[in-house]
Parts: sequence; structure tokens; C-alpha cells
Amino acid sequence: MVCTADGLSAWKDFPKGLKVLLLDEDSESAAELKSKLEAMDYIVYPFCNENEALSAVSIRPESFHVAIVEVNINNNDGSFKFLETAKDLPTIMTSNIHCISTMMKCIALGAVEFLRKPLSEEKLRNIWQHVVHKAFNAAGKDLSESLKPVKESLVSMLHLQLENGEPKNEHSDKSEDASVIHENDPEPSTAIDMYSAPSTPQLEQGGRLLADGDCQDHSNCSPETESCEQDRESKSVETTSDNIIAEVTAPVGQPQGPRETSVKKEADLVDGTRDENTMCSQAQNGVNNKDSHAVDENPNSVSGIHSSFPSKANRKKLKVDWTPELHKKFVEAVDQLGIDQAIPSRILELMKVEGLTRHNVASHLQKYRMHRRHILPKEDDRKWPQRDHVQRSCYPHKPIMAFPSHYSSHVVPVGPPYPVWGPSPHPSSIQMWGSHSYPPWQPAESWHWKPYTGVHADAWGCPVMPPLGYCSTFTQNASVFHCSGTVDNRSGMPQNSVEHQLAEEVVDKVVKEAINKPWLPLPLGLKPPSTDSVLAELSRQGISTIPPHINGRNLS
DNA sequence: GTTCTAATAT
DNA sequence: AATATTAGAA
Repeated sequence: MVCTADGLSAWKDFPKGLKVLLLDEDSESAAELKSKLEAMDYIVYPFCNENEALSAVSIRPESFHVAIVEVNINNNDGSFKFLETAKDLPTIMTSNIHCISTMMKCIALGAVEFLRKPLSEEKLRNIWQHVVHKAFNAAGKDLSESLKPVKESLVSMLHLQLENGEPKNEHSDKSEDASVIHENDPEPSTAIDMYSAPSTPQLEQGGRLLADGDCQDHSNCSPETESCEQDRESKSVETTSDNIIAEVTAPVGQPQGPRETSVKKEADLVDGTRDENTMCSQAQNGVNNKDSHAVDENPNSVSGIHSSFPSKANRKKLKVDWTPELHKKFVEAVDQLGIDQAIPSRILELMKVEGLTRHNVASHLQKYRMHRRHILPKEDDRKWPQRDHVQRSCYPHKPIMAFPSHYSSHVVPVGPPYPVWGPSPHPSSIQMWGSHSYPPWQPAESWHWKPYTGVHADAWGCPVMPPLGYCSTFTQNASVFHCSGTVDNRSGMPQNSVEHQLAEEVVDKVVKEAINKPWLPLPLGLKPPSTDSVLAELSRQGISTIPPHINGRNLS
């Protein structure tokens, strides 16, 4: 069933406290409207002057939840301007003008509804629907500040209702923008009204609460988990803007680590028991009770950072998200120790990341080593071929060793040790050793392993390149020119001489690989070159015979 | 007790 | 797919 009585009781006062910006140049009508709205517990901010209204909206958009703007023959432009300015504010246009094209224009410009005057209580009563609608349908980013709290409060209400049928009102504690206040309001709205959509045609509902990945969910503890006890107040839904994952930044021991490390953790709420939909199938509301992510903070960690909502903290087991940042720290620690001295406990020490456990590190280390084992053996016999080869391709590679055992202390990478991972523009979305987008340093360090190591290893062996980054890498699925970052050698042709050269190098390398190791598959997208063309190319480079091992590399 | 590794669970 | 967890051996 959709709603329990309790749920409704939580809802019925909903509009109360919603802030309505009212722009009506007719002061009389404005006053009337205001009183009607206030009778319904809306908070009204009347404006007679559109400029004032505009500046109010511009300056403090978060101060309003919904706007009612009057359009008249004289102020068309102003009204439209308002619509443009207050895009994030659900705006209801109202007018004495009953001109379809005006209506259309308003709607086209983003008005959520067009209401003819006079505005009856009936028409006004449920304008809150627009607020809710917008709150739930706006993509996370587009959600205006004023709507977030509303959305969260609503989510909270629904959630609670779904959880235990007994709404709690904690959410109203959110003072900042006390948009929602519950009190008794004798006046029962009908359930139908409550949940029906605004009269305005609704476009797509894609962004509904649950469907939308970026909606924050609120945690839900599954019955069988012990976690319930700990989140004594987990039920209380924070109305802060925190979403899905809280970044817990551990202000590490300030001593030497200038910047804090952050361990992103996400609660791992497994709500395996029942399907989310069972609870509340009120799809119409778009409110569902999906599994949720709890926002949480590292238990041990760090106080300070997100102190705003301290207790949401511990939920269940926290999973370490090995972000590029964190991984970088890890790698730095490993390097600092030397690969053979790098044991979990020491790495952990060096990393100085609060909340991180030895186990976490061990686990990561295990994986790290595995990757290296796959990748590095291919490199360890590679030398610095630059000089002896025509196309000194990039085998340079970093001194990091192949096998831990052989490799003792570490190496100073040519470039920044583990350059660019950190401030990666796409922090979490890309996997560090994902199949594309390598950070520049990655080739050498890459954890990536692929079936065609033969061919690819070369590419990955690609070095840490000189600043200029003349080196290119090639792999069929991941090749990247870090240098310029612009050319995709899979498809595009080089666009300038430098790149052209790079491309040639790539070609050379591939050709050589192919000749050298004919049993290996060719990179995708490459057709086997004809023998002639290969020979021609080689001869063009002054290589008239095919040496057994072009790179002087040993296959064994 | 710690580490490493592999296997397995989440 | 990435991590965690576990277990056995060193």
C-alpha cells in the first residue's frame, strides 16, 4: 500500500513553511494572494517590483522554494526575465491574460504552471507539488539549494514511513532552512491530492528519487545486521547536502603529510533481504526505498572534517575506496620502503591514513603485487634503447623492478614519482588501472594486465616520460598519447609532425612486435601488414634484414 | 604475532 | 569488479 496513516500525517503539514516568492505588481492582488497563501501556512515574500524580485532571487536563491509571478501586458519581458533568472526555482505564472501564446511562452521558458487569475485557494493550496516535483526530478546538480532540504526532508519522511510506519520528525531539526515543519494542521488533504502530480504536464520522470543514481539514499539498515544498534540515530535523516558517499578525510598526522589523505568509504549496506520495491510500491511518488548508501564517516577517523553530522558514522563495514589519491600514497609508501621492505604494517605507517587498517593495506598490496608481477617481467629486460635504435621508442621505463626480490630499493622515477594521479579530473570515475585513461605515469607502473602482454607490455612499459612526453604508448584498447593527450592513434591521424613521429614509432613498434612475436595476436584494429609493406617500412628505416630480436630483447 | 598467498565471500 | 575475509603455511 502506498501510504499509511502515519505517513499521511507526516505529509499533511508539508506545505507549511515553504517559502513563496510572490511577484505581482498589483499590490491589491498581491496582498490578497499573500493572505491566502499565509492562511495555508506558506511563507510569502511579496514583491511588487520585478527588479527587486529578481535581485532577491539572484542573491539568495535558496530563500525561496517556489515563486508565483504575475504576467501582465506591461511586464511580459520582466516576467520572462524572471523565468530565466530563476531557472532553479519552480515558478508558477499567473495572469489575467488568457492568451494561449503567453501561457505557452511561460511554460516554454520554464514555468511549471500557468494559472489564470483569480487564484482561488484551491489553485494555491497545492503549489507545493511543484516544489516536490522539482526536488525529485532535478538532477542532483541542478537541485537548487532551496530544494535540497525539501527533498531530503521528504525523503526522510517517506523513508521513515517506509521503514517502520512511524514517522519521526527529526528531520525538522534542520534549522538552516526550516522549510518543513510539522505541526498539527487539522486540515486533512486528501491522499489523492497529496500525491497527484501538479497539473502541469509532467515531462519525464526519469529523475525520480530512486531511479536517479545521484539521489541520495538514506540508509536503511537491514534487520539482520547488527549495525542497527549502532546507528542509533540512523533513522534521522540529515538534511544536509551530503550525498551518497562521504569523503572522510583524515587529517593525517600533520607532521609531514602536508595534505590530508582521504579515504572514501561507503557503507556497505546490504539489504539483501527483500526487494526494495516491496516496501513501497508507490512508484508514483517516485519514492522508493532502494538500497541505500549511508553517508558515513570513518569511524576512527577524524574528527573534524565532517563534523556536521557526526553520528551518521558507523554503519557497517567500511570499504576502502582506493582512490587515485590513496593509491598514490600507497605507492609512495611502497617505494619509499623499497619493494622488498614493503610490508603491510610499514606501508600503513607511512601512509598515515587514519582509518586504514593493515588488512586494507595488505589486501591492496596483494593486488598490487599481483599486478606488478604480470606487468613488470616484461620490462625487466628492457634497457634504455633510445640510442641504439632508429626509432628509439620508448622503452625507457622506469626503474621500478619487476620482481620484488630482485629489486631492492627503489628507484627514482624519472618524472614525478607518481605523478598525476592525484588531482585527477575524474577522480573516482575512472579506475586507476582501468582500460583507458592512463595517467601518464601509469604505463610503467601500470597495474594493468591484459591478455596480450606481449604486445602490450611494451606499450605499458612506456616510461615515465620526460616532461615533454614525447613518448607514446600504444595498446589497442588503451593507447594514449599522454604527451598531448589529444591524439587517438586508433582512429585519428597524427596532426602534426611531432605526433606523426609518435605514430611512426608506434607503428614501428607494433611491426616489430609482430615480427618478433608472430604468435601473438595483433592489437585490435590492426590488420596484419603485408610482408611487403613491413619490409618496405623496415628498409625505409635502413633495416634490411629482420633481426631475430629487434630490440635486443630476450624472450626467455 | 606478522606476512604472504590463494581461495573465497561480499 | 574491487575489496575483504579467511585459512594455511612460512
